[in-house]
Amino acid sequence: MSPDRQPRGRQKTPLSRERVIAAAMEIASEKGRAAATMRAIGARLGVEAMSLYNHVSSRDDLLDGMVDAVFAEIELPEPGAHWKEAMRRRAFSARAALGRHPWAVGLMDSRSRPGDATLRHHDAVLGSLRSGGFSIRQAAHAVSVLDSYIYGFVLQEVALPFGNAEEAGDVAEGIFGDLPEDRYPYLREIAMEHALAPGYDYGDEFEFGLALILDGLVPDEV
Amino acid sequence: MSPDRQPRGRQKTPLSRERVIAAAMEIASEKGRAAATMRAIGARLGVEAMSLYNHVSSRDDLLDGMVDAVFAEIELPEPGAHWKEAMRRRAFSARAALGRHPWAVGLMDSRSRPGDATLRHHDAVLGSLRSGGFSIRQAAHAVSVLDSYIYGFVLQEVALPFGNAEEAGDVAEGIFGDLPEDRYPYLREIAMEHALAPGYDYGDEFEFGLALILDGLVPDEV
DNA sequence: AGCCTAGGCTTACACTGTAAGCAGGTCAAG
DNA sequence: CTTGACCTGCTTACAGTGTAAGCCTAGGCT
Repeated sequence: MSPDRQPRGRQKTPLSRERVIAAAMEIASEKGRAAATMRAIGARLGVEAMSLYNHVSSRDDLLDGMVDAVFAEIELPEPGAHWKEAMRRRAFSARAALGRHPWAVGLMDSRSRPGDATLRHHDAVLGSLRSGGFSIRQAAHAVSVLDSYIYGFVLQEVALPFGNAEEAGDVAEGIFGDLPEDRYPYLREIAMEHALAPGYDYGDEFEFGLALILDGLVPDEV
Repeated sequence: MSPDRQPRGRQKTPLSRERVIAAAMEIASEKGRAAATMRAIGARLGVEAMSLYNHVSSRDDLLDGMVDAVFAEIELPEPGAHWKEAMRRRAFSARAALGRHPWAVGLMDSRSRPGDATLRHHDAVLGSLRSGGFSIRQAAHAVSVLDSYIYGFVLQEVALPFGNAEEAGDVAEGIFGDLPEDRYPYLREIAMEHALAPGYDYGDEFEFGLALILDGLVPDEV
């Protein structure tokens, strides 16, 4: 109606699939996955919700893109490296990437079409194992355990209803506070004498399980 | 308005938290997590959406209840059993329960307050390990690896965009179909020569990783 | 000059969770 | 028996969701 608004043309950096996905990731990181609505993403880009559909075919497509962007952040195993060291590094890198974008874990179970970064990632991991002497079958086994462990660990980490020791104390209080002493004795024990001890960080557990799994894996032909 | 409708009283089995949660679980299982809206749950129970709020304090509370109901289905370790066998059985039972309710995995990362069944479950698991000679610290390690593996495995299983071999073929076709032969060579290799081979079922991988982890765990005092 | 097209905008719709308030039934106390 | 305080379910209403359909305009083409 009013002619005094900004002319529409090309004078601002144009939208693109990448910019849309990046904006969505920012919002998800700042305010949670649920906050990344089409309208909110549009607002961040100074644009209406519907304009996003020129670059993303649906919200689902956008989510696919976000997950793929997270995979793109994971360090690929170096082709020459020993498989064990390569797997160790990639595990840490994956955990870090997923930790940086906690919303990604919850998205994974509903994504249907893997993106380019995701495929490249898995291909590189398989490549590292195959070059390290793993048979196809053993490589499949190895990928399955490792990925399960990594995703599951992050899933649990993200699901923890507290971020620091103080909050952990509050949560424990909330659970055990008004319960008879003899309910959940082992849970109580581990909370009081271990998890709530100063210096405890659940994240440190990652190392243990990873080492256990890596030591259990062996290529067939030695 | 019209007086000809059913009188409101106690003549039908009354609603209850359990019935609401059960109805929600049924709908989620049949039509997916997203289909379990308050209105749909109400409809299944022959009731309006708002009536559910007399038994559940919010949608979040309902989701908490659903997750807890899944945990309730997991077999608790028998007090007398050897820890290794107990952990093995519990792992299979957990995977089966989560497989029966695939929506549960995606819910776990956003639930904040564990329910009674969940707490009882974790307590029993810890108890089994402690009785088997694990120190507190080692028990914490063991639970962390095992749970990570189980949840992560199911997460991947659920995320697979196919349910049977035929669909798997379609998906592979969709990915590799219009791509140069040399893209993702290792992925291609494992798909063609392993995953698409007759008789392959990703679920079978579970056994391998579980055995690997269980063999890597050892109580401190032997 | 005229036209096409890409990328924005506007409007509209069906559907979500839930706040607020109402109505009929149950049950305990007077 | 009456009264009144719960319950429990119903109705209405609201803000917020994803997205289909169609419009408008600037830029680039012939």
